[in-house]
Amino acid sequence: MAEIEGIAGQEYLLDVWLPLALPKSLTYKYVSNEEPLPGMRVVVPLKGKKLYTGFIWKVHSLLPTTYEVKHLLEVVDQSPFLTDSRMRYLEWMSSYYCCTLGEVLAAAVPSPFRLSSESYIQIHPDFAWQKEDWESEEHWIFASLQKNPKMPLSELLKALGNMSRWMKKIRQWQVESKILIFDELMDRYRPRMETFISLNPNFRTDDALDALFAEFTDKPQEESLMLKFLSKTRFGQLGNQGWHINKESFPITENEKKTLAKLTKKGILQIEKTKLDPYAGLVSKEFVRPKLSPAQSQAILEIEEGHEEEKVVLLMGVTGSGKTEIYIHLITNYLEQGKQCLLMLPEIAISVQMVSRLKQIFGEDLGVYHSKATLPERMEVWEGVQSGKLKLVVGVRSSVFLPFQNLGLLIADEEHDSSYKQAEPAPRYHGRDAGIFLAHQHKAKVLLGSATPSTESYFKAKYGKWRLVKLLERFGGANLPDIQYVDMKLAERTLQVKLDFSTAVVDHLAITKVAGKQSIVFQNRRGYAPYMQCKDCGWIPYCPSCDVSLTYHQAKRSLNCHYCGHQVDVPRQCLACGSVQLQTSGYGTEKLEESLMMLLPDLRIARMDQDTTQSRKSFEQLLARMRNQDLDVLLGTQMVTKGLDFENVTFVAVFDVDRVLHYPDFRANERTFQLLSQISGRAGRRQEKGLVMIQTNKPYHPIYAMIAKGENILFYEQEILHRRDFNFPPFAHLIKVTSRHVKQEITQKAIEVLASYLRRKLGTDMVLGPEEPIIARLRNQFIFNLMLKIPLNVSAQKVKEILAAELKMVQTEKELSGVQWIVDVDPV
DNA sequence: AGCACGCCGACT
DNA sequence: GTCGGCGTGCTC
Repeated sequence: MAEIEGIAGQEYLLDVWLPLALPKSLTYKYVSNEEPLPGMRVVVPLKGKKLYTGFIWKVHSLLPTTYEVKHLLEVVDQSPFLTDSRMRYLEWMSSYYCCTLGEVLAAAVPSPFRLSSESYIQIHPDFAWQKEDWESEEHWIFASLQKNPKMPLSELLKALGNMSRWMKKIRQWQVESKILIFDELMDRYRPRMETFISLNPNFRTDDALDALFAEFTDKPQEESLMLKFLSKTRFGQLGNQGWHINKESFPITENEKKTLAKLTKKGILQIEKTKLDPYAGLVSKEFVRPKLSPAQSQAILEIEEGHEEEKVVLLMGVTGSGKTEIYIHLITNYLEQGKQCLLMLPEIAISVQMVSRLKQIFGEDLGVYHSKATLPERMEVWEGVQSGKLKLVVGVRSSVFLPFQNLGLLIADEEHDSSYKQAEPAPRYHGRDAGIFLAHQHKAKVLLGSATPSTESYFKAKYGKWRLVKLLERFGGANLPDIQYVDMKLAERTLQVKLDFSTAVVDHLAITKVAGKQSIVFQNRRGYAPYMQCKDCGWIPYCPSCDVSLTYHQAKRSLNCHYCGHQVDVPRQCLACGSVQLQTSGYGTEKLEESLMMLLPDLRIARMDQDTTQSRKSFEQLLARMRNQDLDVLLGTQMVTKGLDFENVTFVAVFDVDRVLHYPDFRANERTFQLLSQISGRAGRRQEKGLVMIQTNKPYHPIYAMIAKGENILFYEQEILHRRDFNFPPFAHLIKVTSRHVKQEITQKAIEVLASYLRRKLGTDMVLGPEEPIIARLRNQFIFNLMLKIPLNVSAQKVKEILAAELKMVQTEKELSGVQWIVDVDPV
């Protein structure tokens, strides 16, 4: 290309993936003497407008004929940013979870590594621009830069046309320090810097120093500061410390500051800023391993045995059996071998309790990676992991994207927890499963832990290729709690109900308080009441954009949609008939709090749910009040069941569990079992025997008996039989396909067409539905679901390919082209 | 993801 | 008659 002045070399064609939901890679050309490599980042123009950071996936020489190929602007990296194995990992994720590579890249690469939105250009402050130096166009550029000190680079390039040519020029000016290019992101993310004061190398000899001090005769302040500097560095008591000192450890007065400025101006002392390396001082050291019970030691032996056989190990340890000690023990082993470890937890479990416990042991060797961390905090962990200096990360599901160098051990604690599965946006990946793939790539060992594993994991560990290790004894011989079911129908008949609490529960809350102990009350529904209803005509306020009733919030005096966030004031009268007889119906945590305060006015009661824990601080305050026994009853949603460990709690009440059990889903049994087991685990740690009371209308459901008797294994064995009878996981793979559109008929038609195409290709057995979900409209969009149930003897990958092809077919139909599709592999 | 192009309501 | 709503389609 002759028009590109000053560039010689070979022309390369590059297939580039952008971190966007584009259906395919885009091809750009690049002329250079240096061969670009897959995995390097590039800056590319898109639609002649924006600049994006893309990732080279393939380098070739096939010139596309159907469109004009653009030049990319620059290759960012000297060596690949993505290693070959990371590229294979991301490819696996996109194909396994049926999404584009762009979507995976968007999730996998933190924004500071991407030149996102805008880069700005300005004249370098040290460059004295003189207009005579330049030909006309360049003059124009510098004149406009002088007028606008914060010019978006893309805007400038757009105005100039011929982006590649000018980009080269601009890069050249950048190298020559004539201009500065800075990124908007630098405002959001600035690496932590360290400032050093150092002596100019020219003075680092005895002769030079003597000469220097000779000049200080009439400048006593400069002399004394220099002496102070030298006594803290080269000639300090602490031995040879070199010629520089961290500004932090060189405190000076206001006066000395001025003197320092003079000395630096003279070029005697120099001020240098360097990026702080928080992991610089980390060296492998010995950690103190926690003391283990015989059962724990035995479990470790079995885990190591499983790992030697290259198996994924599932550690099934009841609450309080001390899984954490086992994790710490194993992690310590790997750290001492210089390997990296990842301990994954569900978001909620990364509470202060867990992290501070681990911090005590691993200190600075521990990096914490979770969604509430700031970008600099996350970047610090990222860079620590990439440099290999950081050896241990505790993180949520997204930590499977960290660039591990030599992962030795991956632990997924609470492996059954559904928050490991990303729902929105794509990639809809499972942290545990992605973690297993990642670990296999690194030839690292995998340990899954749970008191109540998913049925799939239990099955694989007991009957499949994995290894099952059981730890069913509570640490320190703590007792399992008594579990009692309160038959609410019977209680009502015998007038043993007050404000929908059974008197048994109310009495026990009072008794527990008298005994100096604490209680937890669980209700899986926030707000005051799930809906309002007109007493006269039966009208119920609904969300205008979703197919759900609005939840009444007493404190806010509002009706809220828990799906889209819509909020309105409580109507004074029925909007259908005008009656003022509007009643609330059902029970949320807010109403229960009110009821309990009425029933037990002497007890200190607090509520813990999304509404009372908006900030991290309020969450921690509630925890602290509970721990300081400043509370008698903690009432809340799921939040009170996970990751919280209060020693003084001996009584737990479950307000209503029937709704969980009767949820129409093949996992309803499992979820109920897990929920109640988790809740039971909250009662009676240590020597105290706890009591759990569960209010239900159906106390005779077989699963309740199993939970009460602690028959965990029996539960799983029976659940496996159910799953086998109905061909649910682990006996099949599931893929959920959702269509979404503003018009109900189009939504339905689209999914019916897809279903018919799929049945034609896959037969009728694998395709279930389509079916309208319970909540048929969300945020003004109608929804339909289709489930693919793939038997184990059929290749799920093949089915995914067929699904993708048939979806494409549906999308080509004009009427249905506007339908949005969501493919969820292994839905939870 | 953005962003431009393209057809139907309340305004000078 | 126009300005602008966001539905739809494309990006190398």
